[in-house]
Amino acid sequence: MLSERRLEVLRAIVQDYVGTQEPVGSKALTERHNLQVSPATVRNDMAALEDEGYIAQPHTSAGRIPTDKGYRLFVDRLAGVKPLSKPERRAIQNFLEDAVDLDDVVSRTVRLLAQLTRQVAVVQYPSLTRSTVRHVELLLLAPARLMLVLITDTGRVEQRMVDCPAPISESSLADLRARLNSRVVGERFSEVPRLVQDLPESFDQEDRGTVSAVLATLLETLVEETEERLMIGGTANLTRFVHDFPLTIRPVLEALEEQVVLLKLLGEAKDPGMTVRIGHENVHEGLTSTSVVSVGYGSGDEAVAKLGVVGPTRMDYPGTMGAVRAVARYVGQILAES
Amino acid sequence: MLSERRLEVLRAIVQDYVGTQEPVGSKALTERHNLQVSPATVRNDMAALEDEGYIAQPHTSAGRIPTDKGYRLFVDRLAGVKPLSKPERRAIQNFLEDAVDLDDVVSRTVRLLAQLTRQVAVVQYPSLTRSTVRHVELLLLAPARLMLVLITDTGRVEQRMVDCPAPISESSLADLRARLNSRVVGERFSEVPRLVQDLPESFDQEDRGTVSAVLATLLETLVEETEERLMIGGTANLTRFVHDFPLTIRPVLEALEEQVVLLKLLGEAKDPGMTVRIGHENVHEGLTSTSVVSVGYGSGDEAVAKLGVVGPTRMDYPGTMGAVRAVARYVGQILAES
DNA sequence: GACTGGCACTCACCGGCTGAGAGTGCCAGG
DNA sequence: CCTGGCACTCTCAGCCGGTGAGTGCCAGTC
Repeated sequence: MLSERRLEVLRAIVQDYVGTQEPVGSKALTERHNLQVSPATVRNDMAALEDEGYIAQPHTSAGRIPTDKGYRLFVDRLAGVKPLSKPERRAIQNFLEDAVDLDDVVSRTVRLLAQLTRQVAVVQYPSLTRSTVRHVELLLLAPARLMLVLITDTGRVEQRMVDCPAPISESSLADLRARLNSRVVGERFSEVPRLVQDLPESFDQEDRGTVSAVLATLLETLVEETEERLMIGGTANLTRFVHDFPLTIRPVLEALEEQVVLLKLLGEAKDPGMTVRIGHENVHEGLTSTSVVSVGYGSGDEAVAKLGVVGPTRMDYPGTMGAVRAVARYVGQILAES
Repeated sequence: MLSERRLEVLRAIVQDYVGTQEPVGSKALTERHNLQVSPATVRNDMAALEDEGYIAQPHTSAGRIPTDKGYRLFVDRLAGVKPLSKPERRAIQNFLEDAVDLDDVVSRTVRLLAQLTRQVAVVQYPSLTRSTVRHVELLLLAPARLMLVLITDTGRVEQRMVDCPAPISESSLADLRARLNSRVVGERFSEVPRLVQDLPESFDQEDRGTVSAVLATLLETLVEETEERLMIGGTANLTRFVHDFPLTIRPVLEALEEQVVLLKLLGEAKDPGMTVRIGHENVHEGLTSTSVVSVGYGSGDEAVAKLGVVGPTRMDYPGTMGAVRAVARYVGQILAES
């Protein structure tokens, strides 16, 4: 078990290293933080912390830097979440309130997060798995070709073309539209297949093929849209580290371009509350020198999607966590209002 | 006026420099290209080319590298467009054909361009200024709240909420929907304001406010959507140059994050055919060490939007131009089919 | 007049060397 | 258990000299 003072030393190391980006030595530590002990004592503590794997030396006779394990301990036990200042929170709220539609909300959120944390921001679009149907619209574009428009309660709109096996009349279509909506509006996506199952049977023989085609497309859209989308921003912030790690930036940029990777990244964080994944805790090998801070957000109590920040392991965890949490909270509010 | 051989020397310098990324000297030139003259002669030619500002030396007694002016001459007079191979073209076509909707077309195009050119790709969404209305849908979400959905001939769908001054009946709404569509379907956006101008007058007093609100939102959407969107990809390719220009990459990434900058960038290229802007020809200061190759594309004869590639000035111009042109052509085909 | 070979000159680059400084581990004493 | 002292290690920056690629210029040749 680590003594209180050793934990204090670890905290001091993390704070100094995050601030200066340079290995921190025993002398500097005692000077900057009032530890009330001599450098020699700190050296002993450091040796112990190193034995336990919390810190490491880049080279013999250089200062120490925290390891992933050290950051983990710091985040779990030594650091809180630094709340944002009032003006900051007001600014967030104002900025998000001006959004005109869902795309705009997401894009503003990304820019906000990137700016606040000075890191790369990732925001997942509100997920549809828990969403409900607000409306399904069917439009006749040609005698045997129609467009299906799905509108969700989160404000998302998806459209698909449907080629009909046989022409359908405007009146039959109106009938289908009405019956379809009366069954699925307000229902969760997962319920829809069951609810529309027997719908084709209630139509005339000639329209039955078209009805089936429409339903097939609808179900397909529901499934496809459950595969979520996301938006990223602030990649320019990566260049702040280009001098230290010219070779790590490339795999990170590559990983960020792969939506699949990012979705998995956010998805892995099971806790709906805030999750911090540090360095090698990230499975993707391009991201082993980065940390990911993510949190769920939603319009009501339930989290409908996640957002987060990707940065170097040596980041300001309390500040970043504060910003991420605050932004998630306000986005949730905005979504609930609209 | 430059002699034939001097042009040949310039071409050789550009080709070698693009290949090796290193200043090229007179001896190496005569060896790699069979110029049939001695290094000394080439040196004289180089001195002349340098006087004219086509090439420069990074330091005294190093090889020469092309200047922006040199690249310009190369592109204008010395290099053609290198057509893609048949397998490459087939691959492009196949890859694009699998796209399911407009978003997918654009995203596939970006990935394709980035991969082919190994540079940063930028694709503008098909512009709406020349687009026509395919359908306008109105959905009653609450007694005094409805959703307007606009569908364009390029397959784009935009939705807006409309708050009505007074409740409107389902039948009045159907009436409005029918009359609105009969007027605007198939018409260009720019025509719409004129065509719907007198529509409110033909409605009952009680619905007139709502009709006006709907029309206002529609016109607003048309204007807003003329401000175009775009998608970028392949930013990881920027890191290929991080070793040479660690400080230029940051402003480039920043510029790429600003949609406005990129839109201006593409918009500045007036020629609907291929445009190449080299180094300082780009006004934006973050991009003065990059070149932009862009071209218009469209579903028919008219260009409805642009796409292009951003890379270092020392890029393989013939290859890049070939890839950009080919991709634009195939995207146009795909859009025309759907 | 255009091309060529030769020659002196200029730098950038690389490797080795050195001194300074920061930091460590260890030990003996309080 | 803490502290001061001491010897040791290792990085880093700066310096130096040799090497090599490349240049400009000039005199000579076709």
